[in-house]
Amino acid sequence: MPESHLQALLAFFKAMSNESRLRLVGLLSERERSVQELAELLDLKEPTVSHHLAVLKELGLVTVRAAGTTRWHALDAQALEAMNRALLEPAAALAPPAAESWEDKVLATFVEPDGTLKLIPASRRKRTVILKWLTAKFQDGRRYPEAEVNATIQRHHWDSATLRRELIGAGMMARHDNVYWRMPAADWRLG
Amino acid sequence: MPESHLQALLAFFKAMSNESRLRLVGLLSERERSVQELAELLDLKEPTVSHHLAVLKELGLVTVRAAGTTRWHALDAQALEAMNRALLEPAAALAPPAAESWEDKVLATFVEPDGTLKLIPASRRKRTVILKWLTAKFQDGRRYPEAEVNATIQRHHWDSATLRRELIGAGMMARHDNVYWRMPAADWRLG
DNA sequence: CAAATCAATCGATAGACATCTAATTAGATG
DNA sequence: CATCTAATTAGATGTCTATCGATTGATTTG
Repeated sequence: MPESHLQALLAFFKAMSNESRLRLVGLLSERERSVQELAELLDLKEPTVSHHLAVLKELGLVTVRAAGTTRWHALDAQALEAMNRALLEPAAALAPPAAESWEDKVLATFVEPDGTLKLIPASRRKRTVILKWLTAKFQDGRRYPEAEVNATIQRHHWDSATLRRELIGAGMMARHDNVYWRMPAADWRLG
Repeated sequence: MPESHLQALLAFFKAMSNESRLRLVGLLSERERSVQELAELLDLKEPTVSHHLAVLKELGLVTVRAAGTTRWHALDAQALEAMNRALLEPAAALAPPAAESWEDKVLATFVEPDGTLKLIPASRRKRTVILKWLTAKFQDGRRYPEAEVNATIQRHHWDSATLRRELIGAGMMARHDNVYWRMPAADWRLG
């Protein structure tokens, strides 16, 4: 078993092995919530909730979006699924690590481990990689009001207006009557 | 989220959130091993390994088979898969618990939580349930020498000779030249 | 700017737990 | 039965961490 994979698994299990954090993940799986709200629901003080959220953010399982003085925390469903997939494939645990693709390198360059987009790449080709990654934050087949699109993007970058337009421009998302949805990959305008 | 499911998940995560135990599961996933051997490989003292094995046994993830003064510990691959499946389906976490089937009740009656078969049911119908459960301990498509068949059965009951014959009789396993293999469910002789 | 709100950080504490040594149990063997 | 081997149990210890109260920081609003 490669050491790095073991450590990643271990970090994930440690994060989920505390009752408060497990409940917290359950609550966030429904919708984004504020620290106050979580403290109330979990019957904990706010500093304690902050602490737990920090642990989950460190792993990239939770992202934040600031609105006024309130900070909305949400589960990154993509990251959670990736963890689960890793658990399910014991073969992967023994296989040699796959070579890092060019796209992985772009992502590593522009995205912080906690999911924050450092800046929007100027190069069209690199921007496309980021847009693909961002598209994956939206569920296939679901309809999103504009406010929710903005909120979702803002978990990763402040400029939701620009990125929203880029997603439409790349054909990755579509809009009608201020309702947005994800497009099948076949329809994306790449290159 | 139903409380019992949360607690089960929590127990699983707690078990896997310790580096020694995680390595231990990795080692047992290859083959069964003794406490001595594990202590050597993990660079721990034997009592420590015993402690960790007790945790995993409590959850039914590990079973034991005694041979002389040595006790061979093995992963219950079936139990581990079941845990993983439970993790993967967040919907299941919210759904009302399914009604317990008659087969579940039979299993609960005759099998200890740690995987030990209390006794072999006298009733043919109940015995079939147990045999199905036992068959699932063998991988599909793999060939087993008789010694390994016995070892596997003995993790659950001392009388491997009787149970081995029953498995053959029920058409769940087949033998040729002292090599055994699992049969497709379509060929089982039920009722 | 002042006051209010929401959250993060700091420092302290109590409880959980991983690990060890020492003692005990259980089985095998002469 | 005495002895040897393998493993578990008991007890002790040090480390980690979940939680809290108090403080500080950031943002909005009067």
